[in-house]
Parts: sequence; C-alpha cells; structure tokens
Amino acid sequence: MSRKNSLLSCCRGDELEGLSASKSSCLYKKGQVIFNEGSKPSGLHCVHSGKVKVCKMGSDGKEQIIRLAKPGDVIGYRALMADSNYSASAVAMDDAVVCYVPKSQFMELIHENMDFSNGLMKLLSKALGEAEERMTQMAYKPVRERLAEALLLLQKTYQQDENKENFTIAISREDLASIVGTAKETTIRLLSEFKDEQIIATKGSSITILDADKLYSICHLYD
Amino acid sequence: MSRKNSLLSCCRGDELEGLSASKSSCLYKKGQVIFNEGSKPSGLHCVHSGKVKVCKMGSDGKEQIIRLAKPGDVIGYRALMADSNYSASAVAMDDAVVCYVPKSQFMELIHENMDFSNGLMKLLSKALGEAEERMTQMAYKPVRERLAEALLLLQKTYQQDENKENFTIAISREDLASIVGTAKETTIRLLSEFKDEQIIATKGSSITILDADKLYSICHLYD
DNA sequence: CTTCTAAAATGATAAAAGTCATCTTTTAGG
DNA sequence: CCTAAAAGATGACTTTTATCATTTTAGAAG
Repeated sequence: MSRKNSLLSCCRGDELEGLSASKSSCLYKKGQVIFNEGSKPSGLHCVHSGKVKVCKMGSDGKEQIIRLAKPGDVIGYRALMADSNYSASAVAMDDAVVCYVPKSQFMELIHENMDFSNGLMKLLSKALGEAEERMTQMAYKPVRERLAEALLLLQKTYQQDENKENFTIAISREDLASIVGTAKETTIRLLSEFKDEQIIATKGSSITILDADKLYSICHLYD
Repeated sequence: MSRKNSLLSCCRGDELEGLSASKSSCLYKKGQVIFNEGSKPSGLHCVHSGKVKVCKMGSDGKEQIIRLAKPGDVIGYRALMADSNYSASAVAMDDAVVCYVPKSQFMELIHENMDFSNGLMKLLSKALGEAEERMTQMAYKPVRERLAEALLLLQKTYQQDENKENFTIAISREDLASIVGTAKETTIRLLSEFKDEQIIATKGSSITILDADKLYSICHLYD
C-alpha cells in the first residue's frame, strides 16, 4: 500500500499522530451539508465512511458535481490552502461519517512536516490535472460519452470488491446529471438507451454496469 | 506590489537568485510549440514576453485552451510537481520570449525554501479553483455568456494600461473559440451580435471592447 | 499596386440537447 | 397493506449549437 496515497487520510495516519489525536468525527445523514459554498473553512474534513459529493451551484440554480469523495479522501483542502472561502459545498450522498481536523493542526503539519507538504502538493497537482481533463471533456464530448465516463468514474471510485463482476450503485438521476453536466431528462433517456443496448441494468435508482468494456469504447478511452 | 504574486516569476526573482543564475531564455515565433502534450518535462518555463496558450487536444481533434499565460507567468509546473508527463501543450500566440529553469534547480528550491514551496501551493490552489469554476461554466452557461466571459478574461489578462478605455487584442477566431469551447462559426456569429449591440468593434482579427459593463452583465458577474 | 492565400463572415440545414407536460413506478410512513 | 409524495420514465416540442458550403475581406509576397 502506497504511503503517499494515505498521507492525507487522517483517519489512519502514520506520521500523523498529532492529527489523529485532535480529530473529531461526525455523522451526516443522507443529504446533509458538511460545508457550504461561500463560507469560511475552519478546518479540514476527511471522509471516513459513506459517499460525499463536492458541488457548485450554477447561476441558474443547476448544480455541478465537481468531485466525488470516498472513504479516505480529504475534502475542503483547497480553500484552506488558498486561504479563501469554500468555492463549493460538500453534501453526504449516503449516511456518512466525516472526521474534522482544526486548521491550526493542519497548518502546523504543513510547516513542520516536509513529506506531508509534498504529499499535499502532489494531491493538488493531481486534482488540477483531473479538473483540466474534465474541462476539456465538458467542452467537446457529447453527453452520451460523458455519461459513459461518469458511470466508469462511479465504478472506479466506489467499487469495493475488485473481482465482483457487476458493479451496482444507487444514485439519483439528478446527481448523475450533475456529474455529467446535463439535464435530468437527458440522462434518463440515455440510460434507457444503455439499457436497450444491455450495457447497464436498472432497478429503481440502482444502476448495474453489465458491460464496462462497451462504456470504455463509448467514451474512447481505448484510443 | 505583492511578493507572493511574483514568487514564481523567475525572471525577476528576489529570493530566487539561484534560479535566475541558471535560467536560459529562448525566443519562440508565433505558433511555435514550447512543450508538447504527452512529453516529459525536464524543467520549468516562465513567460518573459508575449502571449502563450496552454491547450489540450480533444479526441475529435478540437483544441481546448486551458489557460492563458502572460509575462511573469510560470507554465508547466503541474506536470513537474506531479512528476508526470505534460497533460497539455504550450504554444506561443505571439512572438514570445520564454525562460527555462532546469528541474534540478526547481526541486532544490522546493525542498529548501519554505516560502517558495508555500507560494507554489497557493498557486496550485488558485489554479484548481479557477479550473473548477470554468468546469461549472462549461457545463451550464450558454455560449454567449461564455464568450463574454472569455473577452473579459483576455482583457484582465493582457491589458497593460489600466486606464486606457478601450482594450484591443488581436486573436484568431479559432483561438477564441478554443477558449470558449465552441465552434469557430458560432464564435464569429456571436461576435457579430456583440458588434451590432455596440459592445465590441472588430477590424480584421482585432477585437476592441467598447462596453465592458455590458459584457459583465451578459455573463452575470454582477449577481 | 496586383495577386494569392488565409482568415473572417454569413447562410442554410441538421443534429444535439433542453424544457415542459404527463404518466408510471418506487418508496417511505401510517 | 394502503396511500401520498418523490423519483423515474417518456413524449412532444423548442432552442441552441454544430456542420457544411459559400462569399467576402484582410494581409502578405511578388
């Protein structure tokens, strides 16, 4: 297991004893807000269990999901490091346990621990690369391709059992549309197409990926 | 003048004497490539004069401009810090002079100079915030609003004389379309609309902003 | 000052996606 | 188990944007 990947997972830190000591946990029910766009960060949050979405509100009231967070992921670090207000909100998509680390502890660590600081930088670089990638996709890829990509992202992010053939996730069509950046109805229509093509199966709000390879080829990830 | 903003501008560094000593300059003619998407970074580039675009190629061959760089700006730092290949290319939009700092120098500085390291982190945080902002805009704002925004971005980035009423820039419709994330023809059509509405004037490839306030209100930056 | 080429501009049309209305299925609560 | 509210699904229609074809203009080279 890579040390770097868990560098920031305060919930099982090695060199982060100090953080662990001062962290507190909180349970958020499905739909509850962890922090709000525009407010000032007073610390850092780490997802311990459950699914969390990080999202921005467009001027027309439509929501865009910027990032999906899973257990072990840190959220809200950008605002803290830029010393600015949150540019996005974090909301629990399931019941989720989220730990909290006060800003002072975080800053101490940044200034004293070089490894931690470097890890953070890599994290930021990676996030920036991903954001730029998605920007390009939003610009030119049609919705069908972006939806295929979103389904694969969900699988990559939330599939716990690697071997298990058919990944299933319960997600509202609204949230899915917010990841893709499109209207709910368009998402539903395209999901119906995917169903007809036997790429997925649905039951209520649950979506099961039957043929990930087809999804890959739809979004040209084989190029 | 803020020290933080010039922290990375190796071309006029204060605490960066080491960098300055080992930097070399190179003139790139309009259209020349400074570095290429996919290749491995061997150092850092700083724009000394001219305009530089940082862009990605979409799978369908359409180009998306990720970032505009002006004199004093550093480019290619993300890949260097993430220790990965360039995820975008840099191309001179005008004749441009670009300085080069070898990776070793850069790494030394990161590890030895805390201020430098912190400045980099803020730079990354800011870039990430901007990328996320643009992602949301791409998702939901119509092309007309995004074009207005792009024109204001060009002004904000490249206007040297703050007082001067009418900002003028020469930019190909193709490049402008690549910033907005739309087709060249759509861009031209909307520019014609703006011309009819006396928001801009054009002469050849030059665009003059006559009424920045109207542009602001078009893209809802007053909300 | 011409001529040639590339870029800008415009028109016609097609495709993609959004919106609004409606119906159906889930799902949670009594 | 039944019912109400929420979410999913689908249809009809409109708007936005892309694409392709063509004309006009600007700018460089002879």
